[in-house]
Amino acid sequence: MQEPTFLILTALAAGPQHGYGMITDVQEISAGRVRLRAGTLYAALDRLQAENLIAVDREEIVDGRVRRYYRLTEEGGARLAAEAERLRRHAEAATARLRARLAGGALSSHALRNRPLDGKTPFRRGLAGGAA
Amino acid sequence: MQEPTFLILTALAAGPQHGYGMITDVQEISAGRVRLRAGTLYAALDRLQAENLIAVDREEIVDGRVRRYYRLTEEGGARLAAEAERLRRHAEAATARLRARLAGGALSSHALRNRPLDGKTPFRRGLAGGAA
DNA sequence: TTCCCATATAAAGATGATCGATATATAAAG
DNA sequence: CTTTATATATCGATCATCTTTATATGGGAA
Repeated sequence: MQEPTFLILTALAAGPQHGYGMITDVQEISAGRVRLRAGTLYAALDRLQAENLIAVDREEIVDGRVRRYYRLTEEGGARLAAEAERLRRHAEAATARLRARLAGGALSSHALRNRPLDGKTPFRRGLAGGAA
Repeated sequence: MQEPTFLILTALAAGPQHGYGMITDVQEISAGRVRLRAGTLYAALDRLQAENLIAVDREEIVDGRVRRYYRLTEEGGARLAAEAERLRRHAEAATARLRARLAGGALSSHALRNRPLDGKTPFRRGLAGGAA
């Protein structure tokens, strides 16, 4: 599941919301980092509905326009929980490795014996050794 | 950044590795949940190299074949750290909202007044109210 | 020999995101 | 009154990335 999709489900986890509200909500959730576009949102809503992760909660007419509220389905809630847990684990794995790296741990095995190239080496893919 | 890309960087955070090794490493990191395909991996390696997030560390010839080791660049390490933090926050936001939801908090405002539709309601997009 | 494993590459197809444009009702500004 | 802004939903083209599938190769196993 990609980020926008995840954030849409997260927005709905707080209770039913309509499209425009989600756009602003997602911006808050992500501390302003993710700006959901209308095109992205409504396409995603269709997809999520087809996957039965969200459903139309109700519709209101405001100023003559439809305002459609969506909500998480049970399946959607479960899915979001699973995704959140997956993200948490991935983030944890990455930070653990980064910490070990800074502590010099990751460099103990071979990296210390073989100094890294400095990126200046000219390099043609597929023609490395010319072996055989 | 998508999941496979993130996991590739995470694999490299533990020290330089070659393609095939990353495939198995990613499987471990994700507890068997993510199986990186060769096509995904090598395309991603090219991309990440072009973005200067990884670099070729060295090459070895094993059994007549090239075994190319990649490593994280400094930029790549910083990027991975930033991404991990982003994931952590997103996961946190989602679980917080899910918790509030289970506690009934999210349902207090309008959802209790307006019972959700049960999904059986026939629904034609764009023809909702017919207002105006 | 034939098959599998480790390893790298390439190309086609699918999915989902982005960007940009369109539409409409109300309200505010000129 | 006309223009512009705001809130809201929809559509289409394009792009980025992932998946699937196929190909190549050397060594070891059946």
